[in-house]
Amino acid sequence: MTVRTRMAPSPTGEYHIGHIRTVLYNVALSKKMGGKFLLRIEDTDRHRYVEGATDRILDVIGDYGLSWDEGPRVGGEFGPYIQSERLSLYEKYAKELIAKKNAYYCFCSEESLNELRNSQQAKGMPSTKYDKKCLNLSEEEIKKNLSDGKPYVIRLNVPANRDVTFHDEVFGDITINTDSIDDQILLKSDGYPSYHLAVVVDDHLMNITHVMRGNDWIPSTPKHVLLYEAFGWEQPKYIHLPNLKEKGGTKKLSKRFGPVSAIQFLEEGYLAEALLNFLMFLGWNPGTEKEIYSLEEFINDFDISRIHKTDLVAFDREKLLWINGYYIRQLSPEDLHTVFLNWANKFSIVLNPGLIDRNIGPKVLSLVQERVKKLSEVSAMTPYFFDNPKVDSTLLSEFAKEANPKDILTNFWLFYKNIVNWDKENLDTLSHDFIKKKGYKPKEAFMTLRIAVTGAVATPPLFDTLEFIGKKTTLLRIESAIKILS
RNA sequence: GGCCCCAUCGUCUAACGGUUAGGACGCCAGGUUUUCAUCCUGGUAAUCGGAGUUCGAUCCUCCGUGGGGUCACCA
Repeated sequence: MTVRTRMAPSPTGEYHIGHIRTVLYNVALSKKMGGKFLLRIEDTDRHRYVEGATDRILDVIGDYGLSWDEGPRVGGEFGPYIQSERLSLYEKYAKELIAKKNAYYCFCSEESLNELRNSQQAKGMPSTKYDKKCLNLSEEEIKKNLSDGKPYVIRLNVPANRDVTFHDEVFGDITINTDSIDDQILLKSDGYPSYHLAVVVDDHLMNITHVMRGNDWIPSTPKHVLLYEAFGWEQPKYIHLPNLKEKGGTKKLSKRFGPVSAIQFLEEGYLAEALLNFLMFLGWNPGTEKEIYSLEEFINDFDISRIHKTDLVAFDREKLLWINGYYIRQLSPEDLHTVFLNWANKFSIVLNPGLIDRNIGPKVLSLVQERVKKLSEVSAMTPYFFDNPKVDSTLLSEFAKEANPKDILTNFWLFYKNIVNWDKENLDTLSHDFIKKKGYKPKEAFMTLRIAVTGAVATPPLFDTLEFIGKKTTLLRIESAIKILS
């Protein structure tokens, strides 16, 4: 049997980072088993439908380095993969259920349903449920309503007081009594299917073998089980994943703490590989101490028996940042530069021309590489490589305690003016000899020089910086700094 | 509220009846260093509570407590 997994996004808004995690796991399971992963668009909610959302979702999945074997854009033999293009199918199956008495027409209006719900709540009933009123309609009444063009839905006829048990690969057997399940609407009055009908019909028709999704779906799984039974179809395996929560809290991810949508993380300058690596461990681990994983390695080691049996997993943004910094550090300067330019280009980030330059850019990046945790930090960390800094006079005097900062800078200027071989090794050696001769303490001399040239207290190594900036600019900046102190 | 699920350092987790309860992030200290960062070394810190079962419970059972999910013509 070929393993077939799927992810079924709804085009109702931006794709969430947690959805990427679920895609990742579905990809891993299918690839691990030599099977197929498919994407299906569940656009059955016309009210929440967002124009363009489908494309953005497909794009961002691709941006994360994930792909699908069947689905929109790539096709496949089980299409169409967009539910709004499969409407006649759902109607056909809904009517099949009516014929089998597993479903029935319901002509109740939304208003009357609301009233019912309200009165049930007022009576303090443990849960609100449809009262099956339309189940008792005679054939004649149904026919008349239908021919009158009265709006209707089709409901699942849930049997009373029956324990439905299904096996979850993570949680084990779960039993839910049908008394806690409402007569779910299968086909809406607009002719669109509800999720429950569509997912069962499509998963069956598309030969899905493993349904892997967030564990918030556990309570509705019995509805699906009932549908599979009614149709006489074989159940897929169920795998419910822990949901994501904000670290330190008990609630789901919130914009208050940072990005939540998949694209936002990319936009902030997290690398797709780092994000994926981080996501892998949100609900799974290999049981070893290895934790840097490529997608390929993940697929290789993935095993559903190692999915965490827990209901919530905290999204630790600090750890994400650490992993991202790690991935950035692993890149060669040239590769980092390519990644950096692609990022800036994709998100229309305005860059200093020097950063874009194929010769200069990688050099600058190599200097800040081990200091940067996100691509978005690069620009703020590198202005003095290209433009003369604004130097604060108080700061400039702060490190020179024993010697006069102005003297230090003047002497550096005089000394550097005559240096011919302007490379960092040479500068390093000569500068150390120089301050020794002058009797300056390294810290006060070099910090004063650093601030004079960069305006900043924290920078890449001083002589790397001077080499990059060049002799001429270095001397000019020292001159400017001396003027500030005058 | 009904139903379902979950519970190990601050966080993510390892352990599948017997370990000094391990690792990573964070934090702290030290080393490297002219700064920041990287890197290296070390440290801090956990089995929710109570009953059982067992020679022995993080692990099995029950109760409690806490947390989460779900109860739509949304998915």
